[in-house]
Amino acid sequence: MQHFAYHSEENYLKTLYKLEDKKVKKVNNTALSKALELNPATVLEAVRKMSEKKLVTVLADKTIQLTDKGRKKALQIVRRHRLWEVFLVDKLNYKWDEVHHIAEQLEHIEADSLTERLEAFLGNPTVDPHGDPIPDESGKLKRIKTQPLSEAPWNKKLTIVALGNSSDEFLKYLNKIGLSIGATVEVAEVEDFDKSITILHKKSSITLSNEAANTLLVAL
Amino acid sequence: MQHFAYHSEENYLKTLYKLEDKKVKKVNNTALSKALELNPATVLEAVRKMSEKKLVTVLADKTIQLTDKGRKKALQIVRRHRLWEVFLVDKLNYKWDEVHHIAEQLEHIEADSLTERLEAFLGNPTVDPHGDPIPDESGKLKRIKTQPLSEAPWNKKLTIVALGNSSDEFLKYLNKIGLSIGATVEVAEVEDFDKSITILHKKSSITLSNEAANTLLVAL
DNA sequence: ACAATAAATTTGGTGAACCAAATAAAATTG
DNA sequence: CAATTTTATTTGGTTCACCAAATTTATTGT
Ligand SMILES: [Mn+2]
Ligand SMILES: [Mn+2]
Ligand SMILES: [Mn+2]
Ligand SMILES: [Mn+2]
Repeated sequence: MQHFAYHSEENYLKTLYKLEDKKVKKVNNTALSKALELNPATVLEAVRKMSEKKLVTVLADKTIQLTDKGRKKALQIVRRHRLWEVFLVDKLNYKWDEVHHIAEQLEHIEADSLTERLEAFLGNPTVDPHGDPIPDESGKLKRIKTQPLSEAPWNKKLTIVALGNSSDEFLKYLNKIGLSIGATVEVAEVEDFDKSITILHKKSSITLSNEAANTLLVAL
Repeated sequence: MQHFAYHSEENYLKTLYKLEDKKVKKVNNTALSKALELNPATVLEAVRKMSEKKLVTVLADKTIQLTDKGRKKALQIVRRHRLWEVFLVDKLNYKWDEVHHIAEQLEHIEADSLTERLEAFLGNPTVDPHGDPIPDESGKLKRIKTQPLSEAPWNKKLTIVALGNSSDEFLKYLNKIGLSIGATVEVAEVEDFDKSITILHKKSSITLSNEAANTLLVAL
């Protein structure tokens, strides 16, 4: 009996899913290695093993794709990750930019019943603290219809419901300027020169770069 | 960066602590190997490494002892284990005989703040679902004064506050006969022949072997 | 087409954590 | 105390997950 837990396969699958979700067209060994920050030789070996286990398929052009079986496993991990994030924020009062690395560990806890009980305990949340949808038990997830704030109509109440990316830096930036999931904002002005926009939020106005406005997703 | 987590050292320390707590006098390599269900060669190597790190001391007679540093680490794991057990039982409605193996995994999650926040969220419990005390942040634990039910006075209301051992079999047995931590019982009769005892619990009488009565600990 | 570049793959290592089997040392017992 | 048994230790493996440095096999730009 080993006293350490193998998490690597789960992380490979999760990363493949993330890339697929980001609509990266051709996920080859190089792309996957970079995403995982691992040596290509390491990843190649792992992909071979997962291929043996029918978790991924390697196409003729070397593209690595999740099989249905692999995607299901990946979504299981994503589900656990997001549910734990909800737990950490809602129950333990962590801030949304503090929970990711803890959830990275918690997502690997194996116990069939745990995820389901946790979900019920949390009141069956549908999205995590970053606005990302939580897959259901079978791995299905309902994508919320969103629109980048940069493309949203002017002078109209908008609700921030998700983020194009949940990087630490971006979360910290949002914390600083006082924006979070659920915030109501209104586009006041778009600067023609650099596409930066000025929004109204709680009676104060905030100017956002086009990049930031692109990454903030509002309900559609 | 490795995608798997090393838990082995924590498990060695925890097991050493458990043996120490059970007052096993001479914990040698054989004893530790048996407790961990690992090959003696494996354990010997691990003990050497922990000795290098000043977590354990190997006495002249080959007895393996925790150093203060080692015991502190061990108690940290015990603390996490017991707090997670409380979480699983109190918040996720697990039964007390279902939580151990899940807590075995959760106890290894590393995040300074997590344990403290969890403790606060649970309302600063002092004992786990099996009546075992939860060490505080610094590793101190207040032992509850207890007495085996087999030695308790007759015809007196007694409260079961802990168990001499929390093995799966014993917990399942207690579930079956309807006893748990917090139960109020009264010794009605002790059979001279085999020291089996008959107790009253919620208006029904239960007969327990001496072994069982020895393992049930009541408040003193 | 062909040289330059990039991607895939192979080869040879590493460290952590485990094991079985052999040997050495210590303790026990008749 | 000598024989037996137990315990400790050594030696030689294994698997997993990783890496660096070739090498081979595309791909691409001219
Ligand atoms: Mn996350
Ligand atoms: Mn998230
Ligand atoms: Mn336990
Ligand atoms: Mn316990």
